[in-house]
Amino acid sequence: MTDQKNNLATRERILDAAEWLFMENGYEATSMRLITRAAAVNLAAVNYHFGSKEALLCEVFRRRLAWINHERLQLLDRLEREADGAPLKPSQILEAFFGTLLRVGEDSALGGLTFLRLLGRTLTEPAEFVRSFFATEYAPVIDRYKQALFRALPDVPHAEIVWRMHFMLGAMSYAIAGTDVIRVVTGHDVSDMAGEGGPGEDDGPMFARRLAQRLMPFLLGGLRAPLPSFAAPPALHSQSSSSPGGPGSGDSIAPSIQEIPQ
Amino acid sequence: MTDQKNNLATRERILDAAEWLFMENGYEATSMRLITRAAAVNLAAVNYHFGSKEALLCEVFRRRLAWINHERLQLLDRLEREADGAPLKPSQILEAFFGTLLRVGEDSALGGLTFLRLLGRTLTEPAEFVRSFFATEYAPVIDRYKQALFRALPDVPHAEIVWRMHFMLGAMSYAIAGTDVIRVVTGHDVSDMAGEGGPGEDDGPMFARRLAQRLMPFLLGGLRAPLPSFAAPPALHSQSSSSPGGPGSGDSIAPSIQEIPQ
DNA sequence: TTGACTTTAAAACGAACGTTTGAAATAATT
DNA sequence: AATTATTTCAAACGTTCGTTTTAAAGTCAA
Repeated sequence: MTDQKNNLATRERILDAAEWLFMENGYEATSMRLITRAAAVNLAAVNYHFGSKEALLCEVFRRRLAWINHERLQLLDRLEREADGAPLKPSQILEAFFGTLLRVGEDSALGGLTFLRLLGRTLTEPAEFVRSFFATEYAPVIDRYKQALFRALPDVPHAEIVWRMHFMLGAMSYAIAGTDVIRVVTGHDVSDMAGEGGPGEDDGPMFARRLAQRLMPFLLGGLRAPLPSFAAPPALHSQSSSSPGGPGSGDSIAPSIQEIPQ
Repeated sequence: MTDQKNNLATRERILDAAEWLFMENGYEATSMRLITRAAAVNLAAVNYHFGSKEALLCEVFRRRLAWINHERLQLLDRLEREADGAPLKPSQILEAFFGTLLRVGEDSALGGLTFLRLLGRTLTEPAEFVRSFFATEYAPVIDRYKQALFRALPDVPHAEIVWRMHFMLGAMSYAIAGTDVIRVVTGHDVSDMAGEGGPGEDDGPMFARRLAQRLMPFLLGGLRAPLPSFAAPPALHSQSSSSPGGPGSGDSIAPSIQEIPQ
């Protein structure tokens, strides 16, 4: 029988080591020998316990996502039960979906920042087995939340909501992945930041907490933004758009948005 | 002397093939033999013309980013000249930065969707040489736009602006990368979309055009969203937040945001 | 303790990797 | 035409890859 005394420790040690190394180097650049050496197990252990390197990656994600997505569904269930038929508020839906994930970053028992970063980076992985894995793993959750947003925003075209879900997923994944592009954004002169805690400051649970506090208003603002006007290439505007030789393209967006800084 | 008659064709053929294959498979999963076979050149040609596989990837990006970032700086220069000392509108800044990039997706001579997707996927690449390359390549542009946003939003803390720049970059990169996670979001039932052009519909320049029209309002909405309240864990609220056993964490965001669907 | 499993271990498998080599072919210069 | 420089080519370099194999060690029920 599998998963007994020490075997479980072996499996978990492999998963932990793989989780960290996949996050640090990416899937392709992480070798089996690197993983098994970090986990202090034999090279053949991965193939024995998981079957292949691909299956290992999937198990690394399944271990965390099972709880996360179950929690997401359960939370939405409860919210809708409490709402008693009325549509939910968009902020409640976003909080349930993104808040659940971001809370993982605060708890190292759930994977912590390591898993969050791994997730953010792997979501853009082109490998076919990765994409189909995420597709089936996320399908029911995404669908439930999509329906909830449709009900919450009855006047917004469904296609528009789907697009914005995609944008929100992207903002979160990217923020979570926390590559060093952010170091570029932050800039080398910390003088601007005045110690207020810009991105990439610490790695603890506080980072995830602060990230959630900053990200959620941004996502809500994006979700509730005015719809784009799809009028035919409108009367020319003041500003620029001097694309190399391209047709006037960009400025069909601005008109419908009034400028209210902050 | 380098870059003469046919040699230039060889270099360009390699760059084109690499651009597409890196986009399709990722950097690590794309071998030199795959690239040179697709470019119909000898295996040694890459090392002869570029020095190494890493240098090839950098050149693939430099070829496109040089124009893009130059255009971005020039556009901002002109906007500020026309504004005559007054701070720019956020929408102008975003249009200059993101619009320039998205216009690349409409023009196959500038790389088209292939380059956009490659860029989006590579920005989360963990490899050190990739990150430092992007850091130095993007540094001056990001800094100029950062300063412009500081002036455009004088009442918003600088740290908050930097965070939101990061979120906007993420939303764009992810949307651009266009992995199949979007297929999950869209769902298998196209009935919801009513033919209105949901994500992942076509691959032509129209895709980039439509993406820009949808993305820009989202980004502006996120950038101008109400600031998060950093008050100490506030008086408890109505809703949920039943984290597994965790401390009350998530709901310090919602209070400051009024619910105005759409 | 015997016997049937399960897990670890060391070694090797063939394949594919990025890169280098040195000679042949091509182009440019004198 | 002779000579120099540049580019292409086939072949091989040594390494590392994911996986398999075969045997030893460990575990547990009878």
